[in-house]
Amino acid sequence: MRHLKDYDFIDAVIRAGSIRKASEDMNITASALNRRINRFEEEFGYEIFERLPRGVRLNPAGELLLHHIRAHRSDFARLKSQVSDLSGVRRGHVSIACSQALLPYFLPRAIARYRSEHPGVTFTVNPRDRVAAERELSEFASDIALVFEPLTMVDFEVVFAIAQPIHAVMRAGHPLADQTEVRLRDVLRYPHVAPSEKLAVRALLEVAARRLTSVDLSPLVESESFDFMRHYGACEDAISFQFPIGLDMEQQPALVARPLAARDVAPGNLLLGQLRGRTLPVASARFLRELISALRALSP
Amino acid sequence: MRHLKDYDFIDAVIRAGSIRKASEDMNITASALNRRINRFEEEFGYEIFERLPRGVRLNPAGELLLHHIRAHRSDFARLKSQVSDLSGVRRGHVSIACSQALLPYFLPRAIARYRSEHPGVTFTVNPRDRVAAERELSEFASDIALVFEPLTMVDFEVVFAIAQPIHAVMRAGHPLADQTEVRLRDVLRYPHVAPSEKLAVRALLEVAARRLTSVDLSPLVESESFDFMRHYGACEDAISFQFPIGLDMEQQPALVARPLAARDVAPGNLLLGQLRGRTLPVASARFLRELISALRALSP
DNA sequence: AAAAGCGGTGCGCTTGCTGCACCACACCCG
DNA sequence: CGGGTGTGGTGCAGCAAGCGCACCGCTTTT
Repeated sequence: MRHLKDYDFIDAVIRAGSIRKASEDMNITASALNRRINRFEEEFGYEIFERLPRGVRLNPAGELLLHHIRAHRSDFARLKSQVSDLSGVRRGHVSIACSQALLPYFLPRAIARYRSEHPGVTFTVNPRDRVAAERELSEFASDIALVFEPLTMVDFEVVFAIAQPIHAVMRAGHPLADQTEVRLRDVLRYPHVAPSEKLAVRALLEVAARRLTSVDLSPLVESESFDFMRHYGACEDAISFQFPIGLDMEQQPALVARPLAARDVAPGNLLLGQLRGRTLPVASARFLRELISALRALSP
Repeated sequence: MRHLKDYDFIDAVIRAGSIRKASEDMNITASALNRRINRFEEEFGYEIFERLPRGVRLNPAGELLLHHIRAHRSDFARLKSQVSDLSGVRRGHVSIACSQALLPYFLPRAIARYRSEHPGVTFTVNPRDRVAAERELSEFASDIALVFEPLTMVDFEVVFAIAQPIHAVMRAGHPLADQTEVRLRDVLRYPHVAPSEKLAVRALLEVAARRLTSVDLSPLVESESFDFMRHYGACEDAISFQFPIGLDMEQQPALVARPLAARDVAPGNLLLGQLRGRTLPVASARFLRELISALRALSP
């Protein structure tokens, strides 16, 4: 859109960090871009960039403007999706930031089910840790977040919440496999792998393990990737940990998953959320409702 | 701002109802304006106007666009106010739609107190009935509404609420003046004046009077203006009705105000609100907080 | 001291927007 | 029924805004 050109150019300069670099990205001369920036600042009434020897950087006023630009772009996209919606087209794009546990089963199935009814809607799904997911929401880079135990919650508006007890995953013949639920101290006596610190499973395990005296959380292998840890379980007889929404045990007859006793380890809270106060595009809003009913079907 | 020109032109066409009339308002040729509109529709991908023999009218897509334009303009004003705020200027404008009862004492005092600390902030205060106030919020024509008993509440986000029992205002020597509270049936036996149907006081009185059998609500004089009714009380010995926030009895020693018994007439709810989900400009947001504390000081 | 990178500027040139005149059409009213 | 008046739309010529090019002054790097 023509009238958003200034916003686009400003955004490009912010990303590139210098007018000259941005001018190459936008296929325009540095001088022309420079003049557009200067003219905008003049009309706006305030400088938005600090001029540095090696480029430009946003000043506080520019930070506010940047947020306005992002919000307006998202608003405009929502407007177009609303308009195409009332002409019956059912198009749109939904971008989701989620915890890893949602990647293998839950989200693919939910999205496929939704797309079977609305083939015009496209999706972006990115695994993000709790901090990154919240940041993406506030930068309008993602419409929806579905993460375990988000931290700050200032811009995160919870739409639906569901508790998920951590499960210990082991081979079917493991000594603990015949119990319906397992105690943390028993599990930690066996070789185990664990996710890295920034993941919610690890944080919950750490809190719980600190209450134990006889045993420690001492993983053989640490990883940010649950995918990797699942495959590692096939190579060495070690217990791994995962939320049940990330498991589909029928597909893996050689493994069993047993919940950790609730009195040992607090369950993880899976929170579905969006940017506080934001009105989502129609496609995203509708898919959000689908997610809520899918999650509600999971909870007892 | 240059990049908002298209929005301004579109808004002008909407207001004028025809491209030619709008072109005069905007000091541009009709042909140029026509081309701008056509170009915008082409880039936007959808028509936004219905072409009629006597002019143009918005289609549903245009209605959505109009709301986007209004929202964006308000957002941009908020951005500028935030920016000037961080450069320490403390400027801004606050527009308020309110019930009449707030006009004589409450709002003038609150605004004067606020302006004594922030002289750069200007105000618009307009009396509006409940329906009009809600409409102004959703059209971004007012930032804040302070009204009794709003009706639909779909776009009205309540920020603070306070109950106000209706008071009967009479001359000091009136037969009912020695009671601490008065019964509705007693009041209605005396000559009385009442506001017109669209005002909250009247609506509450009607509901209460319908429960009575012996007496009726039969005002000698009806008016939309409480100001008029107050002055009328000086000419004829009649009882009038008003919320206490609109009264300052110390200034009128010849009159007394007595609350109607709560078991006879439900108190009016004075609701302070804004457009649902909207982020107000800094000046408005700050004044809103002042209003909340002023109202809280009133409530027992 | 030279080179490289940065933002800013003067100057022709092209592109795109404007204004004018005019068209086709619908409605109103005598 | 037929002209008058209003509407949105269009072809064309002129003009202003924005562009690319070359260059400047500055700081940092080498």
